[in-house]
Amino acid sequence: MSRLAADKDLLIVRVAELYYEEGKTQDEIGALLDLSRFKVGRLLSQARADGIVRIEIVHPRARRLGLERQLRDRFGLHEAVVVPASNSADEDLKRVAQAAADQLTMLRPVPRTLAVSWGRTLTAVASSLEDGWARGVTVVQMNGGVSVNRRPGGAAPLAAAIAKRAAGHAVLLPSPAILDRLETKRAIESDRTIAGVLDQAAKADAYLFTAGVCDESSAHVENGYLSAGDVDELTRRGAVGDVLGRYVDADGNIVDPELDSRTLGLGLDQLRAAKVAIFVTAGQAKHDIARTVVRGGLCTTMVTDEDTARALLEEV
Amino acid sequence: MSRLAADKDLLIVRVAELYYEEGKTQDEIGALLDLSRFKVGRLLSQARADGIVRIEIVHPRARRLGLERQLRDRFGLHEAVVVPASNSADEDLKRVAQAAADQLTMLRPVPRTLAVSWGRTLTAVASSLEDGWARGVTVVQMNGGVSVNRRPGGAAPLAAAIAKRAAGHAVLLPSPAILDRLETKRAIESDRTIAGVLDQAAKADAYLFTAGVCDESSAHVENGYLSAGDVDELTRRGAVGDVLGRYVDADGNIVDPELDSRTLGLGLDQLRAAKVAIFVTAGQAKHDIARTVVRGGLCTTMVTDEDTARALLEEV
DNA sequence: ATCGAAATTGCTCATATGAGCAATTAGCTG
DNA sequence: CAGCTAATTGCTCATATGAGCAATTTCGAT
Repeated sequence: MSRLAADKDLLIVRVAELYYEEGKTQDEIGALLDLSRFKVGRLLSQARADGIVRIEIVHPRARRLGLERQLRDRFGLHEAVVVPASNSADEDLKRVAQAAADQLTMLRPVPRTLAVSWGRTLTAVASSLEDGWARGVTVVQMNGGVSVNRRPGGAAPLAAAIAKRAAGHAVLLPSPAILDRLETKRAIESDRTIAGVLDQAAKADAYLFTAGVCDESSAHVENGYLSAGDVDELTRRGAVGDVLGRYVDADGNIVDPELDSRTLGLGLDQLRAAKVAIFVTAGQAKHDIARTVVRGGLCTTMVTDEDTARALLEEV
Repeated sequence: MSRLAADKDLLIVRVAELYYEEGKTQDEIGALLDLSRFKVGRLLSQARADGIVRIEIVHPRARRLGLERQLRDRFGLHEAVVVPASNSADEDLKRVAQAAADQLTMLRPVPRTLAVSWGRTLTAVASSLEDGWARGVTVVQMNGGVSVNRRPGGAAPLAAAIAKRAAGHAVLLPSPAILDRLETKRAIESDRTIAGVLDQAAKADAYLFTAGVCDESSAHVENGYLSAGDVDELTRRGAVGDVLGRYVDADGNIVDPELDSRTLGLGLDQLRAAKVAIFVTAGQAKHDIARTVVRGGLCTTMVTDEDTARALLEEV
């Protein structure tokens, strides 16, 4: 045994320091510490395996490929994109948005029609897209959301921005997200213009969407479609969030069918059936709804941050 | 140029991900990205050089060998020990203390007589020493410090603890750190017992000491030797801290000769002359006095934390 | 104390990588 | 556009490292 061997971990630390910080070869380290180079090599492997040596890729555009593979395997996703955790929620969102923009830009074949939902997350994606990310894409709004309040994240400006940067055009859904009365929703839905847009959305080549949280910070509350009391009631019924305005519980079941019937836009079955459905999410508030989306097969591609990926993978 | 080359850094990130996270060879990566393996190798070197790939040794007993070498080179130290930054000041102190304990334990030849100062930092070192760290070491107190208040960090218990763990014995200096009157200090200093201890300390084989800050948290204030007003005055005179109770400015000059004359214990010249003088320090509050110590040649070995090392090396 | 199984070690040979060099390419200046 | 310099690239050859295997050592049970 070597002279230094008071403690195995301490030996591993010393070996790792000589190799990674001093740049010495395994042979040189062996000579210094009275060990064979094979033993030194094994100690280094162990240092990496035990996390004593940590090799990290530090860059805003970096990905976490290991987590991506685990997400694909665990949830049967066609593709997963995970970006490294940063020091703030805002930076996490920016990185996720940039990664989603990258995914859209690299999508092959290029979609001729792209259906989009709306919210702050997708607004960030739109901001990250470069001009010319594609050419001639028709961007169709797939759920209601005329902006009642003047806040960022409105559906119409978002779809328009994405379309503009692809030298395409936007097809808007001029309807509120949720109607007060079922009759009104049915009337709007039957209008030839609205029906045409929904039909176009249903036939889109690809879908880009995010999910909403079920609390006061919800875009629906911000935009006046729901009150704080409404979302409290939805939470009581087990809702973990919404997809395309459809409030669902952890198992993906609609928690309030009556409310759902008054909600205008594509249904979740249409996402399930899609060949390309890109789900973009960031932040801990959306962990629950994110889990529901990937478990429920509502997306083919997920773009998210490291903490969300770890949270989804943690569960037995 | 490769198909992916929209951005050089992005290429570097992708290459680094495939190599370090996917475990692919440089040949394999070259084939995937339409690059030569030599180009891949260069990109990886650049990734490490630019900090995009960060290789870190994460362990409480880890050292920062690069910083150690720089400290030795810059300040002419015989030895420097730097431990990685942790998440808290307490943990930093524990790591520095453990490293100092390691240094003492590995010191060759084993000192027959070890002179020690006192304070919270050395108390932590004493706590980190293992029983049997050496055999038969005489631990001599080298500056006054009978505990007036009952607080951890007292000189006598500290020397005793270090001695006990070395199956040795302690030689205490039964005197206050600072006397009220010069006559009293001279009388105590002349006492044969006290003179004998000081003489033994002066002839010690090795010295272990820390430095004190010049503010209200000073051990001298805590122990009642100085008032808060006293240290304010010392600060006004340019003091950055104390070594063995000797308050000095950034250049190592005694700021209050009168106070100094009433201070009992070895002088700084004796540290300067020592063959082995181990200086232990942690925390930002001591950066200034730490700089004075290493610049002034008051130690041969420095044991400190990463942030202190970087601060000392930062200055032109 | 013995025996068997598991763990560890040192080795051979193949693979992976880097240093230094010559050739090529890119960029700048006149 | 030409010429020169700097930067970059691909290569050879040597070095560094890892996989798989046989031998050795360690450990636990009887």
